[in-house]
Amino acid sequence: MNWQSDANEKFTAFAPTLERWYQRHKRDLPWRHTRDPYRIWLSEIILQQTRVAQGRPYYERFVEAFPTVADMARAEERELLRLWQGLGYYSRARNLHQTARYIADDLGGQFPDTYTKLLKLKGIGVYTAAAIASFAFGERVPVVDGNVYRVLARVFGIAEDITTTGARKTFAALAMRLIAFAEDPAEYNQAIMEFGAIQCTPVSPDCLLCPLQQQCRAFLTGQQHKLPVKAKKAPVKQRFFNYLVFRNGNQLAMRARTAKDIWLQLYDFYLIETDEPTEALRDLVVPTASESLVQTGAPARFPETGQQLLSHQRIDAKFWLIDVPDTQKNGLPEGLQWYTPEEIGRLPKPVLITAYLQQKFG
DNA sequence: AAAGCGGGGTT
DNA sequence: AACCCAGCTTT
Repeated sequence: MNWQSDANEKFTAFAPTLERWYQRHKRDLPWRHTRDPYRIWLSEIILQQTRVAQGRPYYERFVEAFPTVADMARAEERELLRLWQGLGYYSRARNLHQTARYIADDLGGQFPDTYTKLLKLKGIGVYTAAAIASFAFGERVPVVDGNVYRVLARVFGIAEDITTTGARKTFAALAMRLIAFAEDPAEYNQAIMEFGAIQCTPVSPDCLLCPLQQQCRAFLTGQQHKLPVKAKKAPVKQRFFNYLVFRNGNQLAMRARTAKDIWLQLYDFYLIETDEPTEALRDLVVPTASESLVQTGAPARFPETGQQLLSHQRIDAKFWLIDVPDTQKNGLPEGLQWYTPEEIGRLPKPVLITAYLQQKFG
Protein backbone atom coordinates (compact mmCIF):
# COMPACT_ATOMS: atom_id res chain seq x y z
CA MET A 1 0.00 0.00 0.00
CA ASN A 2 1.56 3.29 -1.03
CA TRP A 3 0.95 6.77 0.36
CA GLN A 4 -1.30 7.66 -2.51
CA SER A 5 -3.86 4.95 -1.92
CA ASP A 6 -3.74 5.82 1.77
CA ALA A 7 -4.58 9.40 0.97
CA ASN A 8 -7.27 8.30 -1.41
CA GLU A 9 -8.86 6.06 1.19
CA LYS A 10 -8.91 8.97 3.59
CA PHE A 11 -10.87 11.07 1.10
CA THR A 12 -13.35 8.39 0.09
CA ALA A 13 -14.09 7.17 3.61
CA PHE A 14 -14.47 10.60 5.22
CA ALA A 15 -18.06 11.42 4.22
CA PRO A 16 -19.52 7.93 4.71
CA THR A 17 -17.89 7.69 8.13
CA LEU A 18 -19.50 10.94 9.23
CA GLU A 19 -22.84 9.92 7.74
CA ARG A 20 -22.78 6.73 9.81
CA TRP A 21 -21.76 8.66 12.93
CA TYR A 22 -24.62 11.09 12.33
CA GLN A 23 -27.23 8.34 12.14
CA ARG A 24 -26.36 7.37 15.70
CA HIS A 25 -25.72 10.77 17.25
CA LYS A 26 -27.93 13.36 15.64
CA ARG A 27 -30.04 15.58 17.84
CA ASP A 28 -33.75 15.94 17.28
CA LEU A 29 -34.12 19.54 16.12
CA PRO A 30 -37.30 21.18 14.80
CA TRP A 31 -35.86 22.25 11.44
CA ARG A 32 -34.81 18.67 10.76
CA HIS A 33 -38.45 17.67 10.34
CA THR A 34 -39.13 19.79 7.30
CA ARG A 35 -37.97 20.25 3.73
CA ASP A 36 -39.88 23.48 3.37
CA PRO A 37 -37.24 25.88 1.99
CA TYR A 38 -38.87 28.78 3.84
CA ARG A 39 -38.46 27.11 7.21
CA ILE A 40 -34.96 25.89 6.42
CA TRP A 41 -34.01 29.39 5.30
CA LEU A 42 -35.49 30.86 8.49
CA SER A 43 -33.58 28.40 10.67
CA GLU A 44 -30.31 29.04 8.86
CA ILE A 45 -30.55 32.81 9.19
CA ILE A 46 -31.34 32.48 12.90
CA LEU A 47 -28.41 30.12 13.40
CA GLN A 48 -25.79 32.37 11.79
CA GLN A 49 -23.18 32.99 14.49
CA THR A 50 -25.71 31.65 16.97
CA ARG A 51 -25.75 28.47 19.01
CA VAL A 52 -28.54 25.99 18.46
CA ALA A 53 -29.69 26.31 22.07
CA GLN A 54 -29.98 30.08 21.76
CA GLY A 55 -31.64 30.13 18.35
CA ARG A 56 -34.15 27.35 18.84
CA PRO A 57 -36.81 29.25 20.82
CA TYR A 58 -36.61 32.11 18.32
CA TYR A 59 -37.21 29.64 15.49
CA GLU A 60 -40.29 28.29 17.25
CA ARG A 61 -41.69 31.79 17.79
CA PHE A 62 -41.04 32.86 14.19
CA VAL A 63 -42.68 29.76 12.72
CA GLU A 64 -45.67 30.36 14.97
CA ALA A 65 -45.91 34.04 14.02
CA PHE A 66 -45.12 33.57 10.32
CA PRO A 67 -45.93 30.03 9.11
CA THR A 68 -45.24 30.92 5.46
CA VAL A 69 -43.10 33.35 3.52
CA ALA A 70 -46.30 35.20 2.56
CA ASP A 71 -47.12 35.74 6.24
CA MET A 72 -43.68 37.17 6.83
CA ALA A 73 -43.94 39.38 3.77
CA ARG A 74 -47.18 40.90 5.06
CA ALA A 75 -45.69 41.85 8.43
CA GLU A 76 -44.00 45.13 9.31
CA GLU A 77 -40.24 45.17 9.69
CA ARG A 78 -40.74 46.37 13.26
CA GLU A 79 -42.63 43.18 14.13
CA LEU A 80 -39.72 41.05 12.93
CA LEU A 81 -37.23 43.16 14.85
CA ARG A 82 -39.36 42.85 17.99
CA LEU A 83 -39.42 39.05 17.65
CA TRP A 84 -35.70 39.11 16.93
CA GLN A 85 -35.02 41.19 20.04
CA GLY A 86 -32.12 39.83 22.07
CA LEU A 87 -30.70 37.64 19.32
CA GLY A 88 -28.25 40.21 17.94
CA TYR A 89 -26.96 41.00 14.45
CA TYR A 90 -30.24 42.72 13.65
CA SER A 91 -29.43 43.12 9.96
CA ARG A 92 -30.40 39.45 9.77
CA ALA A 93 -33.99 40.33 10.65
CA ARG A 94 -34.09 43.29 8.28
CA ASN A 95 -32.71 41.18 5.43
CA LEU A 96 -35.11 38.36 6.29
CA HIS A 97 -37.99 40.76 5.86
CA GLN A 98 -36.69 42.23 2.59
CA THR A 99 -36.09 38.80 1.12
CA ALA A 100 -39.50 37.52 2.24
CA ARG A 101 -41.14 40.44 0.43
CA TYR A 102 -39.00 39.85 -2.66
CA ILE A 103 -39.94 36.16 -2.81
CA ALA A 104 -43.63 36.75 -2.10
CA ASP A 105 -44.09 39.79 -4.33
CA ASP A 106 -41.59 39.35 -7.18
CA LEU A 107 -41.17 35.58 -7.38
CA GLY A 108 -44.81 34.69 -6.80
CA GLY A 109 -43.94 32.93 -3.55
CA GLN A 110 -41.69 30.46 -5.34
CA PHE A 111 -38.48 29.94 -3.36
CA PRO A 112 -35.23 30.02 -5.42
CA ASP A 113 -34.08 26.41 -5.67
CA THR A 114 -30.39 26.37 -6.59
CA TYR A 115 -27.20 27.40 -4.83
CA THR A 116 -26.46 30.07 -7.44
CA LYS A 117 -29.91 31.64 -7.26
CA LEU A 118 -30.01 31.51 -3.47
CA LEU A 119 -26.66 33.29 -3.26
CA LYS A 120 -28.17 36.38 -4.87
CA LEU A 121 -30.64 36.92 -2.02
CA LYS A 122 -30.03 39.46 0.72
CA GLY A 123 -28.63 37.94 3.86
CA ILE A 124 -27.63 34.71 2.12
CA GLY A 125 -23.91 34.10 1.67
CA VAL A 126 -21.96 31.02 0.61
CA TYR A 127 -22.69 29.04 3.76
CA THR A 128 -26.44 29.67 3.86
CA ALA A 129 -26.89 29.17 0.11
CA ALA A 130 -25.21 25.76 0.39
CA ALA A 131 -27.25 24.85 3.45
CA ILE A 132 -30.61 25.63 1.85
CA ALA A 133 -29.65 24.16 -1.52
CA SER A 134 -28.65 20.85 0.05
CA PHE A 135 -31.20 20.54 2.88
CA ALA A 136 -34.24 21.65 0.91
CA PHE A 137 -33.34 20.66 -2.64
CA GLY A 138 -30.71 17.93 -2.30
CA GLU A 139 -28.04 19.82 -4.25
CA ARG A 140 -24.54 18.39 -3.84
CA VAL A 141 -22.83 21.53 -2.55
CA PRO A 142 -20.79 21.58 0.67
CA VAL A 143 -21.47 23.80 3.66
CA VAL A 144 -18.39 25.38 5.21
CA ASP A 145 -19.19 26.88 8.59
CA GLY A 146 -17.17 27.25 11.78
CA ASN A 147 -17.67 23.57 12.60
CA VAL A 148 -16.46 22.46 9.19
CA TYR A 149 -13.33 24.63 9.40
CA ARG A 150 -12.49 22.99 12.69
CA VAL A 151 -13.12 19.39 11.59
CA LEU A 152 -11.24 19.74 8.31
CA ALA A 153 -8.35 21.67 9.86
CA ARG A 154 -7.87 18.88 12.38
CA VAL A 155 -8.45 15.79 10.26
CA PHE A 156 -6.33 17.09 7.37
CA GLY A 157 -3.85 19.02 9.48
CA ILE A 158 -4.39 22.38 7.83
CA ALA A 159 -2.69 25.20 9.72
CA GLU A 160 -3.68 28.11 7.48
CA ASP A 161 -5.35 31.04 9.25
CA ILE A 162 -9.04 30.45 8.54
CA THR A 163 -9.80 34.18 8.52
CA THR A 164 -7.83 34.68 5.30
CA THR A 165 -9.20 34.49 1.79
CA GLY A 166 -6.55 31.97 0.76
CA ALA A 167 -7.53 29.57 3.51
CA ARG A 168 -11.20 29.91 2.67
CA LYS A 169 -10.43 28.76 -0.85
CA THR A 170 -8.37 25.86 0.45
CA PHE A 171 -11.17 24.65 2.70
CA ALA A 172 -13.88 25.19 0.09
CA ALA A 173 -11.93 23.13 -2.43
CA LEU A 174 -11.32 20.33 0.06
CA ALA A 175 -14.98 20.35 1.11
CA MET A 176 -15.98 20.07 -2.55
CA ARG A 177 -13.78 17.01 -3.03
CA LEU A 178 -15.12 15.35 0.12
CA ILE A 179 -18.83 15.77 -0.56
CA ALA A 180 -18.39 13.87 -3.84
CA PHE A 181 -18.21 10.66 -1.79
CA ALA A 182 -21.26 11.36 0.36
CA GLU A 183 -24.20 9.03 -0.05
CA ASP A 184 -26.64 11.85 0.72
CA PRO A 185 -25.29 15.41 0.43
CA ALA A 186 -27.91 16.86 2.79
CA GLU A 187 -27.23 14.22 5.44
CA TYR A 188 -23.50 14.62 5.04
CA ASN A 189 -23.65 18.42 5.44
CA GLN A 190 -25.72 18.03 8.60
CA ALA A 191 -23.36 15.31 9.75
CA ILE A 192 -20.12 17.25 9.53
CA MET A 193 -21.61 20.25 11.33
CA GLU A 194 -23.17 18.10 14.03
CA PHE A 195 -19.87 16.29 14.40
CA GLY A 196 -18.08 19.60 14.92
CA ALA A 197 -20.72 20.76 17.36
CA ILE A 198 -20.82 17.75 19.69
CA GLN A 199 -17.74 15.57 19.05
CA CYS A 200 -14.92 17.59 17.48
CA THR A 201 -15.54 20.53 19.82
CA PRO A 202 -13.32 23.63 20.07
CA VAL A 203 -12.06 22.71 23.54
CA SER A 204 -11.61 19.13 24.77
CA PRO A 205 -12.71 17.26 21.66
CA ASP A 206 -13.74 13.67 22.36
CA CYS A 207 -10.87 12.10 20.44
CA LEU A 208 -10.88 8.83 22.36
CA LEU A 209 -14.28 7.89 20.97
CA CYS A 210 -13.79 9.44 17.56
CA PRO A 211 -14.52 7.41 14.42
CA LEU A 212 -11.89 9.42 12.53
CA GLN A 213 -9.23 9.00 15.19
CA GLN A 214 -6.81 6.98 13.07
CA GLN A 215 -7.26 9.26 10.06
CA CYS A 216 -6.95 12.48 12.02
CA ARG A 217 -3.71 14.30 11.41
CA ALA A 218 -4.21 16.47 14.50
CA PHE A 219 -4.87 13.50 16.80
CA LEU A 220 -1.96 11.50 15.45
CA THR A 221 0.40 14.41 16.08
CA GLY A 222 -1.26 15.70 19.26
CA GLN A 223 -2.18 19.05 17.72
CA GLN A 224 -5.97 19.06 18.31
CA HIS A 225 -5.89 22.09 20.57
CA LYS A 226 -3.81 24.12 18.08
CA LEU A 227 -6.24 23.74 15.19
CA PRO A 228 -7.86 25.50 13.54
CA VAL A 229 -5.59 28.55 13.40
CA LYS A 230 -7.54 31.77 13.68
CA ALA A 231 -6.22 35.34 13.84
CA LYS A 232 -6.99 37.28 17.00
CA LYS A 233 -9.81 39.72 16.87
CA ALA A 234 -9.47 43.47 17.27
CA PRO A 235 -9.75 44.66 20.89
CA VAL A 236 -13.15 45.87 22.00
CA LYS A 237 -13.86 49.55 21.73
CA GLN A 238 -15.07 51.42 24.80
CA ARG A 239 -18.00 53.80 24.33
CA PHE A 240 -19.90 56.10 26.70
CA PHE A 241 -23.62 56.61 26.14
CA ASN A 242 -25.49 59.31 28.05
CA TYR A 243 -29.24 58.90 27.75
CA LEU A 244 -31.70 61.65 28.57
CA VAL A 245 -34.93 59.81 29.32
CA PHE A 246 -37.70 62.34 28.85
CA ARG A 247 -40.89 61.42 30.67
CA ASN A 248 -44.33 63.00 30.55
CA GLY A 249 -46.85 61.29 32.77
CA ASN A 250 -46.40 57.61 32.01
CA GLN A 251 -45.02 58.21 28.53
CA LEU A 252 -41.35 58.10 27.52
CA ALA A 253 -39.69 59.74 24.52
CA MET A 254 -38.06 57.17 22.22
CA ARG A 255 -36.81 56.98 18.66
CA ALA A 256 -35.58 54.40 16.18
CA ARG A 257 -31.81 54.48 15.66
CA THR A 258 -30.90 55.57 12.15
CA ALA A 259 -27.10 55.81 12.30
CA LYS A 260 -25.09 53.22 10.38
CA ASP A 261 -23.99 51.86 13.67
CA ILE A 262 -25.12 49.29 16.16
CA TRP A 263 -28.83 48.62 16.67
CA LEU A 264 -30.05 50.15 13.41
CA GLN A 265 -33.87 50.53 13.57
CA LEU A 266 -34.03 49.55 17.23
CA TYR A 267 -35.50 52.03 19.72
CA ASP A 268 -33.67 53.91 22.43
CA PHE A 269 -33.77 57.34 24.09
CA TYR A 270 -32.23 60.73 23.40
CA LEU A 271 -28.52 59.96 23.27
CA ILE A 272 -25.42 62.07 23.77
CA GLU A 273 -22.26 60.05 23.25
CA THR A 274 -19.05 61.25 24.89
CA ASP A 275 -15.39 60.24 24.73
CA GLU A 276 -15.13 60.03 28.51
CA PRO A 277 -17.57 58.99 31.21
CA THR A 278 -19.87 61.79 32.38
CA GLU A 279 -20.30 62.18 36.12
CA ALA A 280 -22.99 64.83 36.38
CA LEU A 281 -25.67 66.10 34.04
CA ARG A 282 -24.18 69.60 34.16
CA ASP A 283 -20.96 68.23 32.66
CA LEU A 284 -22.85 67.12 29.60
CA VAL A 285 -22.93 69.44 26.62
CA VAL A 286 -26.62 69.40 25.78
CA PRO A 287 -27.52 70.45 22.22
CA THR A 288 -29.80 73.47 21.82
CA ALA A 289 -32.63 71.27 20.59
CA SER A 290 -33.10 69.75 24.03
CA GLU A 291 -31.69 72.48 26.29
CA SER A 292 -35.02 73.86 27.43
CA LEU A 293 -36.40 70.38 28.08
CA VAL A 294 -33.55 69.67 30.42
CA GLN A 295 -33.79 73.02 32.18
CA THR A 296 -37.55 73.06 32.71
CA GLY A 297 -37.64 69.39 33.58
CA ALA A 298 -36.68 67.92 36.90
CA PRO A 299 -33.67 65.74 36.29
CA ALA A 300 -32.68 63.19 38.85
CA ARG A 301 -29.45 64.16 40.57
CA PHE A 302 -27.81 60.78 39.99
CA PRO A 303 -28.19 58.70 36.85
CA GLU A 304 -28.95 55.00 36.61
CA THR A 305 -26.05 53.09 35.12
CA GLY A 306 -25.96 50.22 32.70
CA GLN A 307 -23.34 48.25 30.85
CA GLN A 308 -23.46 46.09 27.79
CA LEU A 309 -20.66 43.96 26.51
CA LEU A 310 -20.78 43.20 22.80
CA SER A 311 -18.16 41.20 20.96
CA HIS A 312 -16.67 44.36 19.47
CA GLN A 313 -17.72 47.16 21.84
CA ARG A 314 -18.12 47.75 25.53
CA ILE A 315 -20.81 50.30 26.26
CA ASP A 316 -21.11 52.15 29.52
CA ALA A 317 -24.45 53.89 29.74
CA LYS A 318 -25.96 56.44 32.08
CA PHE A 319 -29.65 57.26 32.14
CA TRP A 320 -30.95 60.58 33.43
CA LEU A 321 -34.70 60.53 33.89
CA ILE A 322 -36.13 63.99 33.18
CA ASP A 323 -39.76 64.87 33.83
CA VAL A 324 -41.10 67.15 31.12
CA PRO A 325 -44.05 69.39 32.05
CA ASP A 326 -47.10 69.41 29.80
CA THR A 327 -46.22 72.91 28.59
CA GLN A 328 -43.03 71.53 27.01
CA LYS A 329 -44.21 68.16 25.72
CA ASN A 330 -44.54 69.29 22.11
CA GLY A 331 -40.94 70.44 22.02
CA LEU A 332 -39.20 67.08 21.61
CA PRO A 333 -36.03 67.03 19.49
CA GLU A 334 -36.31 65.70 15.94
CA GLY A 335 -37.12 62.01 15.73
CA LEU A 336 -38.30 61.50 19.30
CA GLN A 337 -41.89 60.50 19.98
CA TRP A 338 -43.91 59.84 23.11
CA TYR A 339 -44.83 56.22 23.78
CA THR A 340 -47.01 54.63 26.44
CA PRO A 341 -45.69 51.63 28.37
CA GLU A 342 -47.85 49.30 26.25
CA GLU A 343 -46.44 50.75 23.05
CA ILE A 344 -42.90 50.56 24.39
CA GLY A 345 -43.42 46.88 25.09
CA ARG A 346 -44.02 46.32 21.39
CA LEU A 347 -41.01 48.32 20.19
CA PRO A 348 -37.81 46.46 19.29
CA LYS A 349 -35.12 47.52 21.73
CA PRO A 350 -31.49 46.67 22.50
CA VAL A 351 -30.93 44.49 25.56
CA LEU A 352 -29.33 47.51 27.28
CA ILE A 353 -32.56 49.49 26.98
CA THR A 354 -34.82 46.59 27.94
CA ALA A 355 -32.72 46.02 31.05
CA TYR A 356 -32.95 49.69 32.04
CA LEU A 357 -36.72 49.76 31.57
CA GLN A 358 -37.08 46.61 33.61
CA GLN A 359 -34.87 47.87 36.41
CA LYS A 360 -36.37 51.36 36.56
CA PHE A 361 -40.04 50.77 35.82
CA GLY A 362 -40.51 47.06 36.49
C1' DA B 1 -8.48 42.52 2.58
C1' DA B 2 -10.33 44.43 6.64
C1' DA B 3 -13.78 46.19 9.51
C1' DG B 4 -18.32 46.20 11.52
C1' DC B 5 -22.21 43.96 13.44
C1' DG B 6 -25.00 41.07 19.31
C1' DG B 7 -25.56 38.58 22.61
C1' DG B 8 -24.87 34.62 25.37
C1' DG B 9 -22.63 30.24 26.75
C1' DT B 10 -18.32 27.78 28.05
C1' DT B 11 -13.96 27.19 29.85
C1' DA C 1 -10.96 37.20 30.26
C1' DA C 2 -10.84 34.77 25.96
C1' DC C 3 -13.03 32.08 22.77
C1' DC C 4 -16.72 30.67 19.96
C1' DC C 5 -21.19 30.24 17.77
C1' DA C 6 -25.17 26.38 11.20
C1' DG C 7 -21.75 34.37 8.73
C1' DC C 8 -22.94 38.45 5.86
C1' DT C 9 -22.31 43.08 4.18
C1' DT C 10 -19.90 47.23 3.54
C1' DT C 11 -15.80 49.81 2.97
